[in-house]
Amino acid sequence: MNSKKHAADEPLITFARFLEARGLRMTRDRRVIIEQVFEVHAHFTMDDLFVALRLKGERLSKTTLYRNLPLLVESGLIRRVPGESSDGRFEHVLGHPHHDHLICLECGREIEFTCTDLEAAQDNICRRHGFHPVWHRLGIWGYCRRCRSRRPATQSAPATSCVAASRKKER
Amino acid sequence: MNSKKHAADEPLITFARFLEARGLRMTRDRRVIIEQVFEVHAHFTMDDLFVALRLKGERLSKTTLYRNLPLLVESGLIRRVPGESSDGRFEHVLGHPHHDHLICLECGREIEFTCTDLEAAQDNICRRHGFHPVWHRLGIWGYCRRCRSRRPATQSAPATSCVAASRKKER
DNA sequence: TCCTTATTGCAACTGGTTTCCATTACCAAC
DNA sequence: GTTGGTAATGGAAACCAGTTGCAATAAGGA
Repeated sequence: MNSKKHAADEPLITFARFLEARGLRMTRDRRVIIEQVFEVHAHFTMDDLFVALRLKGERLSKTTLYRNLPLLVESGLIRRVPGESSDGRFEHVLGHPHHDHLICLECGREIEFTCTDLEAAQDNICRRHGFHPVWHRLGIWGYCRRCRSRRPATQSAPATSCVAASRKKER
Repeated sequence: MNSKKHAADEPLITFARFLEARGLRMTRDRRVIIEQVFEVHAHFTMDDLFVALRLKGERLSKTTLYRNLPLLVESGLIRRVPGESSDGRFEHVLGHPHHDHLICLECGREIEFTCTDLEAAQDNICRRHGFHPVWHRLGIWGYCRRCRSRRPATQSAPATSCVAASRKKER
């Protein structure tokens, strides 16, 4: 068990350092949390994490998660996912360098992408405003190829219907 | 009272149409809500709105607000303000057609902008993915000119410190 | 090993939001 | 103007994610 190399090894060290600097302790529970967080390459909620840990047989309480995730955020290992209706969602930072999303209003699928043109345009804007960007998030809502071919009518949905349609997604 | 021209006249008509299309009714309460929402050109919370109405002597219940604001969102007249920690905030849309945001992690100020290069790049991506975009949202978090000049250290803040700084803003 | 202090789990609590249900208002047909 | 069907409303209760208090436990330096 100790011999297996985990994706969590690096974050573990980072976090240990962070804790030490604040006079906090690296506990078993914290190790377990980090392992889980870095094992999964996806957004997660407090509850997702809780359930995943339970399924593994770990019995940490939710309180412990609620107390420790903010520390992980502070340490820079994870971040809250900003944006409408992604409240309470987290993602880890390491090995998840950057991505934006296309979100289908019909099937809910999220397509990740990156685009250098986009980044360039953003840099321009920031420069123009004397703004030092640290992190950004772009979401484009619409209809994916699959859904469009199934239901061509949605191809030219007006803006208002978009707002209405997106409602479905509010948790 | 009837003769006074309100900024809310146009949204009122839009909303009336929206309601009609769904077999819903334009009530006194709904009129009052719209008037208030379009009188104030700023983000507001459910509670802000409630208090403002009470101060005016209107006695709608919170329940009514909680039931009607989602309708206003659906109708496209207002929207939820996206972004970390602006959960539960709304803004009206009219005269506010499209904008993305630069959000300062230090002072919380939001700078609105639009950029055609950005839109073009987005269109490209969508085309590449066979995705029909309907609506998008971009937020860039970082440090604004004002805060940077006050505290030059943040100019090249690493990702971790940025996340840490943003924590302060969690209500 | 001991001792101090951080950490944890449970349960109680909080604040924002939603639901339930009885009452009231709207509005179209008579 | 009256009536009847249906939507809208208010207040209280329920709900839920997240937080806090407190007693028991565990970490880790002396």
